[in-house]
Amino acid sequence: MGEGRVGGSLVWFRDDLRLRDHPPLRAANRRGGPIVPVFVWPPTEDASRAPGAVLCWWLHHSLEALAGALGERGLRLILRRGRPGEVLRELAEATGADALYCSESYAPAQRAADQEIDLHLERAGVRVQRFHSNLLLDPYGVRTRAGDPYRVFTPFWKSCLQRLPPEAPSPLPRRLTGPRRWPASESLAALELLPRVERAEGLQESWKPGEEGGRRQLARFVRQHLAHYALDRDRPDLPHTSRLSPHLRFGELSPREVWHAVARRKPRGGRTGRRGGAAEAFLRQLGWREFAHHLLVHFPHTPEVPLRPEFARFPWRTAPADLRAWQRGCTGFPIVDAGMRQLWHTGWMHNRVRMIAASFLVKDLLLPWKAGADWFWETLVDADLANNTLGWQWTAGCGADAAPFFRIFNPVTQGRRYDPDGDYVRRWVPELARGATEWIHHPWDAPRGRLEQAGVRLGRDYPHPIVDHGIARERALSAFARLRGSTGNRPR
DNA sequence: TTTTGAGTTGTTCGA
DNA sequence: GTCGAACAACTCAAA
Repeated sequence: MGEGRVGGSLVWFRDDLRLRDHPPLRAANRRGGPIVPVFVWPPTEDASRAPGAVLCWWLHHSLEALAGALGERGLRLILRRGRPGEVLRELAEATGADALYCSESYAPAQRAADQEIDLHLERAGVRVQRFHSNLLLDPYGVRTRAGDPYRVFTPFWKSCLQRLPPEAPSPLPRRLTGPRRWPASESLAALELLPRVERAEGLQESWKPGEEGGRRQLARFVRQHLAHYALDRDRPDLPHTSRLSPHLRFGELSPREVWHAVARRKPRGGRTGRRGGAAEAFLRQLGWREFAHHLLVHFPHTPEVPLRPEFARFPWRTAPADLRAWQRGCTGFPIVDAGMRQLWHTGWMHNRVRMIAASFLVKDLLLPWKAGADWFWETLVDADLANNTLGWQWTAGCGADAAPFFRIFNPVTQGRRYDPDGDYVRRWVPELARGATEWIHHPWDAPRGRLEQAGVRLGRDYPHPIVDHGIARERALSAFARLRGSTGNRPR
């Protein structure tokens, strides 16, 4: 604590794998003294919450990129395996560091672990400082007048907007100083993140993990696609979504940085969409990300349990074969299957198709939303507990601001509306590639001869639909109606 | 405390 | 093909 020397700082990287606009790194750098950047790969305690293979693939490459970027500035990324509290304490002792800087986490299990880490380190004389690096606003700070957390998006976002825009992102630190002697580090290979994925080519073609990859994608989006965003973001056959989700998931981009890159871009004359234009539509999506984290923080049980308690009694089916057909993209509904196969091959699915596929699982198949959430968690390259939970509970109608129960997507109508030429289906369901556009979204209605000309025999080349949507819809409606009937509705 | 207005993303039916 | 209404009430947030 004396005036003479500043002790060293540990900068603990987790879901913030970047150097720009990185508050912990910035704080450590301001303080002066040597900086030791650390990444800790914890043992898996709960297999169901372990990151999926695709997430691990991304993490491997992102760590590689981060280590490279740090290396260019004379620092080393120290990789360790073990329980973070113990590893960090041991590293602090080994390097003489007396401060730890890191980002706040929001997943309930991690928050609990973080509290212990704080105690553990403070006892060892290490000061811990955390930052809300990966959100626009402190999720604990947004409250209704009554002091409660929000449960409805629109007022939540309105309240956020009063405190936005966020401050400008901080630039890349110019000088960084490391210790004279570096502590030992594991090799990246020793974390064994890679061998667990057997479809790396598809991923490699689709993504460039790391801060630079994220920045290039952000620039490309703003330059080429933002102008189309308001109108065409719902078209899975077109490339006008941002594809920033995995970069945000791993904190390779900060939401502040994304905000400013998008807001800077004034809509060019002429077509500014009726309601405020493309930038606003996109920033609103950042708002949903913000809202998801807000909900996770204030309702930490929601990854497991419906926010609306009556849904605990919902009569979900158990049907492993149907679940499997959905997972593999063999439901016989082309738009659903295309989405599920895109997910498997690239680790990503277009957002509109996520809604269609999710609605199909929950409402057409009456399978529990948690089963869908688990599959997305295992397969999505942008799997994020907050977003995944919000999305699935919204679809199932048991979450915040949830879709009304009678809103059941018709996979044929949705397919025709958002993939009007069938290009998306043709790309991901190649058995239908030679099919005519008029029945590409409902091949079971095609004349036998026409189907065979296109090389398709239902039940052999492509499955029969596993449910009749009309019947399934009625079944879902009555299940929801029974739930309502049994809850209340009693006269007061 | 009570009241009031509003609420991401749909579908179907009938005119 | 297009349009508007019905589908249900309920809960949230603010005045």
